Amino acid sequence: MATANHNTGNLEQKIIEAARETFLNRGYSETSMSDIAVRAGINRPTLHYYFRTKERMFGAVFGSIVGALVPRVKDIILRSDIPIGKRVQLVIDAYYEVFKENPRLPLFIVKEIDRDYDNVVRTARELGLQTYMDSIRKGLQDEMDSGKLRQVPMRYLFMTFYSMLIIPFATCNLCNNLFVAEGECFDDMLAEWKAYIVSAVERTLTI
Amino acid sequence: MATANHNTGNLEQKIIEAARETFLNRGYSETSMSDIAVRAGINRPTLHYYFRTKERMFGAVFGSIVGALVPRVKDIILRSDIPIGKRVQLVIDAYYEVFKENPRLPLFIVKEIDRDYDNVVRTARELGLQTYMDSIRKGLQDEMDSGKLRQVPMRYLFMTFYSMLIIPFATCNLCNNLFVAEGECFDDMLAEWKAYIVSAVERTLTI
DNA sequence: GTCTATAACCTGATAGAC
DNA sequence: GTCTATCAGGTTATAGAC
Repeated sequence: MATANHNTGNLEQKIIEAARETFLNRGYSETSMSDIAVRAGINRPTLHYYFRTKERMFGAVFGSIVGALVPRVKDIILRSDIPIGKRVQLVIDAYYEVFKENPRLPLFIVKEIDRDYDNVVRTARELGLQTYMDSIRKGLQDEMDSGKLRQVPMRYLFMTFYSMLIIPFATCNLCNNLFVAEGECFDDMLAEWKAYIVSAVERTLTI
Repeated sequence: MATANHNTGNLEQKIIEAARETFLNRGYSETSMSDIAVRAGINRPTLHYYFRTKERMFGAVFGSIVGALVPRVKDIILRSDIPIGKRVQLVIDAYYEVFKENPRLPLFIVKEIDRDYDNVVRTARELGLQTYMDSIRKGLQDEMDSGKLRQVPMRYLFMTFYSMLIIPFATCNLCNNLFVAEGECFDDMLAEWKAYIVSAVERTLTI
């Protein structure tokens, strides 16, 4: 049994968790080391003991924040037994699940792409995102070549998909205010919108 | 003729211009009063003389930043002699023109919607944005009711349109890296994408 | 109206006691 | 390994000379 004072690795995990939540909710620039320290229930110097600088601290958690997305989506995309159309729908479901747990994740990523794009690229490489993208690309291209799907430039398919997926979450204040009807809540609208994305992508791919 | 030392209103305009550009390019949180002072060629205290706080300074220029969008779009939307489908296309052209001059404007607005939504609402009210939205909404609804256009929920039309319009600009680093082919530049891709948006919206409205 | 000087505070980061 | 004390530098903001 460990002594009460020394919680080796335990506190580090606590700090990481506090940093993860604070950075995710406020973004890098709006987060101070004090914010994280308060959330972790310790003081700033201890933070610097574990992660020397703010930038290192951020680096330590950024991967795990973005990484929350990957496993769920990965499992679906690699299921080549499922037709690609159905897979696209399942991918949206997976993203939606994660974003409902972490509604601020989409805006967080968009801001980071702007703030420190090199780190985003590095993280994407570590997570092996290229593999998944290639897999989707290949799956779609095969069905396009065999005539099952309409020939659509791959990049515009991706851009359409991610545009429609991200914007309602990234601008939820505005969307909630402008586009949620009376007697309806934001989640109701989001659910309808999900179906709309699927139908839009399907229409693009089949007509 | 005014004396050389006293440039009443002149310096204020210079400060506003410096603030406009700095806030637009770096966002609120990443901009300091020093940054603006340097850009305006004066020192900080003078900034505070004209606009007591950073928040007030921002408020003074936010309207003019967003307002750059309104007049061009407004003129098009109110042209009820032009069929709404054509008007949508012209609106995209207008947005594109502004965004090519100010590529960081879309992300700036998205970030502000998150940071201080109340100010966004206030500004939108001052600019009379409701009028333009209602005008578009009415124009579309008329043509839907008369059978010229397919019945599509208005909100999803707006969300599709703005999603596809904003994301390539807001994530230009990523899009440039992932989606620009060899021997092509970002602007080439953007131009193709514009045509794609128009066709996507048309397809949504006519099939 | 614009400057110098400075207040009051917060930031990230380090040294050193325990 | 975690704390107190402290640093240098940057932040917004104000007081007061000119």
